[in-house]
Amino acid sequence: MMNHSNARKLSTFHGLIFKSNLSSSSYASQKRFSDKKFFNSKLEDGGVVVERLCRANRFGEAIDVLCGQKLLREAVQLLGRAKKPPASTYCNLIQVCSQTRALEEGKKVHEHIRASGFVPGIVIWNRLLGMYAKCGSLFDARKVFEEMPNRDVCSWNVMVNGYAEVGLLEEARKLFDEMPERDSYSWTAMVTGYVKKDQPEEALVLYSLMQRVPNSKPNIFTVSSAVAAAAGMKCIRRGKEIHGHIVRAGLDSDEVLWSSLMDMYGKCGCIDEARNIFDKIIDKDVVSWTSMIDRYFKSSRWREGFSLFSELVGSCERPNEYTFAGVLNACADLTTEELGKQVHGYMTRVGFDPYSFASSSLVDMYTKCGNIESARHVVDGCPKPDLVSLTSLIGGYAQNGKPDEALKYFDLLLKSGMKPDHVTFVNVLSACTHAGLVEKGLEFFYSITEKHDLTHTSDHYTCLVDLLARSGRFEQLKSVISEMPMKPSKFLWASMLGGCSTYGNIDLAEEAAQELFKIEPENPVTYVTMANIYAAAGKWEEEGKMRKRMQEIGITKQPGSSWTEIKRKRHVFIAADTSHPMYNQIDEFLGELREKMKEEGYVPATSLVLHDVEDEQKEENLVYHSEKLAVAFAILSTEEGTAIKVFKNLRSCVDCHSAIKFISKITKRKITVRDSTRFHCFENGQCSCRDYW
DNA sequence: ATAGGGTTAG
Repeated sequence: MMNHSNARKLSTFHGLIFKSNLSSSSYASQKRFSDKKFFNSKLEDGGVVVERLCRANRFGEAIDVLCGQKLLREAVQLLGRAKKPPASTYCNLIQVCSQTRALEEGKKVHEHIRASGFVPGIVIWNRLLGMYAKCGSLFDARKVFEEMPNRDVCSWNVMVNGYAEVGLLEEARKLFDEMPERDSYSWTAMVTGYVKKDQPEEALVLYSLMQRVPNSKPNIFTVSSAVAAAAGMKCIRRGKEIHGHIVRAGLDSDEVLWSSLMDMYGKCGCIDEARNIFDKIIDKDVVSWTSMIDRYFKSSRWREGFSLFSELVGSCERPNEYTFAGVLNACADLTTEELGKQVHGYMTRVGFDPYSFASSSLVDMYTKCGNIESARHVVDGCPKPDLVSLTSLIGGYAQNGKPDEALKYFDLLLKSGMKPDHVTFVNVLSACTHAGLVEKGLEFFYSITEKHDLTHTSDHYTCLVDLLARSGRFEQLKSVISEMPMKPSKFLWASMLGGCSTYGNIDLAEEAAQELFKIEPENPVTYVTMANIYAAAGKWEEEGKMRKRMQEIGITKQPGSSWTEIKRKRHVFIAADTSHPMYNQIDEFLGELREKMKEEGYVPATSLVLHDVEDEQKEENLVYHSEKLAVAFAILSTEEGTAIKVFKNLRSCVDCHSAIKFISKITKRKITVRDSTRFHCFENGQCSCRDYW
């Protein structure tokens, strides 16, 4: 989540990105090359050749032609008519099966080899092994490995690598220890396996070990994995050490290796070091660009990230789905919809793969920016929206308090044969919570284990507690907590505290707060919420104690900040902050609004402010809450009737919520406010949350 | 004629 200081640093990078000319047609036409027409015309020419070869009983060569065109199924069909194809034909066939991960076809080829009485040499055996390993069928690979007449180092390597690749590290290690001789490849396979399985320490132990063994000098692949291991440990010391090996061994002329070094420095938080390496790479490819851009974003250096993306767009390298995903995620984090839309436009012009990650990032960007219609549009326009896109959209509808829409897309997800995962259920449950559909929510909660073959996660329990707490079902909530199979998380206690605050349940609130004080004593939200609960109940003494305790520990309430985007510029407001250039106008406008609101029946919720201040002063404090400032500013800065959007870092307060309802009616504006938990859509004096949040 | 490394969400 974005905080206000990040928001401040931003403001005017929009526009700078797409200034450069978009000469993107080459990329689009390149894409179109792979379409059906092109493919079919190739088949026609080849088809004539294949037909002729078949008529001459030259099936082996016909199969080779089909293999060349990756027409695997046809090739395997022909194999049935070829009695004794040459070894090279088998070799080609297995290769294509391997490349396209076609296990079914691969098995047919293997069967044919067995039936024809052909005696494979070691190379064919190894390729068969490799084919099964590539297809992830280690069971079949192992069978081949056991029955082959002799094995060379490559056979062992393929097995070790195969096991390591699918994460069966113990099995890989057993073979690795057993094998008669090990070369660089064997060591690399193990090192890489450990890195992939998130065991960087093990990886580096092996890496050090191999350097003392003859015949196993690290090569670019090994060091590249070692660098990734250091990155995974975020250990700059080891990283620099390996960087040293690389330079000393003269391996530092490989572009991919540069790129992994850059990634390592970036992940260790040395962004400037990473940039240095990036600048030294002569042939930068998309991966190095994307990696650098993303590093900037991950360390909140938004401006530098966007400006590098802009440079990429202007260069001759083309961004790919990874790049788009990264940039869109940044737009989503910053809730900068205008910029996100520009990126979307650019993607459409250069042609992006609608089946890729980029699609789901688009959905997420629009959802987080509060434009659920556009998010839906992306999903509806996608030939086959994936699980992440649908889950994102469901979450969006949940946050907008639209359970019907959320559940509609959940149905769609099930009907298209996808398996929902635990995140999907978090969003489905949240849809029920935000709409107060308690029974339905409970039903979904139980269906997770009973119907969908998943286990309940800590997140699911948090959702359940949220569902029950927001609807005031505290008895049921207590029994859920006492019976749940894992330790309640801080999020669960925070949900419970939130519900207690709504219903003024002081006893349970204290219980939740006790737990939170243990887990995260430094979080001001707990103290403030407790103080507010006491204040609302008129328990001034307890309230004072709570505030004093905060002072003693030395923590302060996180300042509320709200922001809004006007004409591609972000304006950030902090409570009672008068530094905005239009502050006087905003103040005056809020004054006018307040009079009109009172005529319509608005009563300031003064109990929310410190009790030792006079009533009039309390009212003053409320007026300058950041979201009121942002709303007033947005109205002043846009044409009459324009819908406005405001984002807030904390949960919306009761007074602002009620005030904005009046403001929407008086000014005839549609006002969307996204607080830390959901979207509130105000129109004509009503809020989409129906005061349930 | 046989294996392998770097960037990606909800």
